[in-house]
Amino acid sequence: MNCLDQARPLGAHAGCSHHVKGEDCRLCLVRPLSVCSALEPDEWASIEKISTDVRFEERDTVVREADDVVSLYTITAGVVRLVRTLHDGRRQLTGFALPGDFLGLSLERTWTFSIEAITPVTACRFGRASLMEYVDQKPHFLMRLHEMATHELSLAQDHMVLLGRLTAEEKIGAFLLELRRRWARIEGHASDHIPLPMGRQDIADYLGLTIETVSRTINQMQRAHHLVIVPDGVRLLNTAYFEQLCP
Amino acid sequence: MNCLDQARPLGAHAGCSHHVKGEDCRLCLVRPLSVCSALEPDEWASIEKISTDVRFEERDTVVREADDVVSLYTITAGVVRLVRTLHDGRRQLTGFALPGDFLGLSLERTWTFSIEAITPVTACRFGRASLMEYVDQKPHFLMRLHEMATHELSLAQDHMVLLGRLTAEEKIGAFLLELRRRWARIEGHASDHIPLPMGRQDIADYLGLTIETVSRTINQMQRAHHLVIVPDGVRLLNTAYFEQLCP
DNA sequence: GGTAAGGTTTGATCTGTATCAATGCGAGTC
DNA sequence: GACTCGCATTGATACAGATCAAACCTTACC
Repeated sequence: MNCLDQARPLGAHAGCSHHVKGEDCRLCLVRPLSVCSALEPDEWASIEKISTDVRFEERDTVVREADDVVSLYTITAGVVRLVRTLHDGRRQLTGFALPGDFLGLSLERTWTFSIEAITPVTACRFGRASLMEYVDQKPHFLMRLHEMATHELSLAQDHMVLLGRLTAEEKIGAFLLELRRRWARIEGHASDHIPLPMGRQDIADYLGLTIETVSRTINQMQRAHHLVIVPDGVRLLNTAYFEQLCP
Repeated sequence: MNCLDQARPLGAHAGCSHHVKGEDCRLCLVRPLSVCSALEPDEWASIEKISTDVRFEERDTVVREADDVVSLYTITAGVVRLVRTLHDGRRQLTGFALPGDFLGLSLERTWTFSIEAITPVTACRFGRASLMEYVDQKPHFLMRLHEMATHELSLAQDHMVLLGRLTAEEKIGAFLLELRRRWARIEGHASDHIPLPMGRQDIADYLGLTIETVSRTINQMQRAHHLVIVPDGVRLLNTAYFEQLCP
């Protein structure tokens, strides 16, 4: 039985996830981008054995900060946000995870951030214990995890520079170029059309700004003909402007 | 021959490093804190074979951003700063490395930040190629590297919250508590006396502030009797104040 | 079509931190 | 002791971005 066949209430409640029949790794569209790129074709069956496909609806919470890590995920479609919240409600997004991204690199016992679906999401779920066992048997898989973790670390350092030292205009510019690069990797070709599935508040919480400043800055860029705002995101008109803004 | 025995000019030139005779891993003071804590006593000889002790003077540059990674380091004494610089001179420190900290977690080809000695520093140096080989032979050593990398990632996310969402006062408070915790781990016991070997400008570049704001904030805390400024750092007087500032 | 709800944009004003400009102070040197 | 050099501190002022407040879409639903 496949839950996808059923009608489901919109805005499903937090934490809801639905198993779908384990998909065939041979057909996986994000494999080359994902942690599984470390595996040879003859290893696909072994990883398939410890994975399940799951689905989350828009606004679902996938995991909550401080929860025990039960499962780890590779996003196969859709976008999630990684959220840290302060006691008084201030939020900082530490990132957005796109198709191919792995959640749970740390192999630690508890989550240090919440994961919330921004769009409908499908993901490949691994039990923590089975994956730990798998890692023990396959050092090259651990090496791939480590490579992904240190790449994340390098991106985190980029983001520290952004948060600590860039102006609002530079932050927005760097954000758009980052997303363009990431979508290009996923789609296999660059495009000046940049989908922005996240809302303005999420962009603000990612860049350390307020929603008003994000809105004003993007609209100023539109008035200056550097980009146009389209229903699902933006389209860059003047790439040179963005590239000299964030050299 | 041991370079340490020789008189050396102060403020040695950038990049200068001096081999000292390979020290005995059995005597290593930072081993329990370092990547080597993953090794059993019978493995100490094998890691000693691929390591050399080196020394850097205050203000030496250990590695430069974008340089090829030739060696990796464990700090055994002293403090270094990790620096990212923008084309126009704006700086963001992504961290300070203290005794026990490992530099070069990523195993990538080039450095993504500069490393500069803040105090005289001794470090244990590993050739990149030999360490890669070592890692291939010892999966538990790779696991330890990965554990350290993901711990760094979690700290980087903490720092993103600090940079994006905390006020100047909260940033200084969080910084002092972070250093207190790290010195406590190194010294084996907590103390309200917090050495600050880095200058005000380094603190500012770490916290995304200016030197004036750092100075003003620390002096305001002194006037409010939350701490006293001592020659080599600060002493916390009112721990409760700091703890409720950064809950 | 009406209207409610959630997000976005725009305007007016405020403020925390940056910037600009001295001054202070300790360590090293002549 | 006097001078210099490299920070650190302090004060006056400016401004980028926050805050407060309202208007303006969309989309969904009756």
